[in-house]
Amino acid sequence: MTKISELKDFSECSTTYILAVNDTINVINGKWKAAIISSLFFGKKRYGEIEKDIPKINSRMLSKELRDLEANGIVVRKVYDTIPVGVEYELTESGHAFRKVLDVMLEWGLEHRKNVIGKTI
Amino acid sequence: MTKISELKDFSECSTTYILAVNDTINVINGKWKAAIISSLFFGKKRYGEIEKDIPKINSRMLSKELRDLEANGIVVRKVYDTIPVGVEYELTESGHAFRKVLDVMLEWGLEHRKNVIGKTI
DNA sequence: CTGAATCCTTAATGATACTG
DNA sequence: CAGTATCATTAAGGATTCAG
Repeated sequence: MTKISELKDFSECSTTYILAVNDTINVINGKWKAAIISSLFFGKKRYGEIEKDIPKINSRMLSKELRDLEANGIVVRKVYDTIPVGVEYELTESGHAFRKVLDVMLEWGLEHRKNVIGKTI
Repeated sequence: MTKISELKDFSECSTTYILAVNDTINVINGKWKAAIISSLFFGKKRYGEIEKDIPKINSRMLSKELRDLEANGIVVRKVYDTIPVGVEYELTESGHAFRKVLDVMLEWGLEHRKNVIGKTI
């Protein structure tokens, strides 16, 4: 099953469906993950570069979110034994594939924004 | 702009991009909204029917989430002046269009699950 | 049947200071 | 440079009770 339309009713929403959708939701939950992933679409980056991309994030949140994303197999962390130490973050294959999710979210968000503004103003 | 690949780097992530993606994230944030929307894909339902579809939700959360979804233009609430009062919830056009977001989330989630299991077991 | 009201617990985020 | 530690604040969620 790869589409909701393949189900007859909600009672058929199998564990698989719920688990897979929740996996995806958990990847982006929180205030910053979508921004961090988006930042890394444009190539591997160092901690400080991501921090500059997302000005209002603080270091505690950035390192926590990066750890989450690493644990979830979305980014990989590479440490270079230089002085001072250099660290680079890069998307995994799954991380890059997440682009299609964000693309659809963007498309739906734009359309929805148009609908709502059309109906409330 | 309707795709991330139309940007050269993250600094071009315009307000439009951020706002639209956040609109979408906010629609499903929280523990229950994806399930509620999915339940309504299969037609308009009454409060109690949704409650039965999602066994572990409690009434405070269900009515709160439904109010959120209504305020965001995802569902409409229709009251029938019967005794006892009947209420039906139904997806708006935007709500139905959200199917494509969930479809991509499902597809990515399944693929990701395969990747991660393949690499950790 | 469809919720609203209240209280409580836990999770998420923020601010600030500090370190190898 | 790339974080960690600590404390404070806010948001999310759960349990229970009650009402039109």
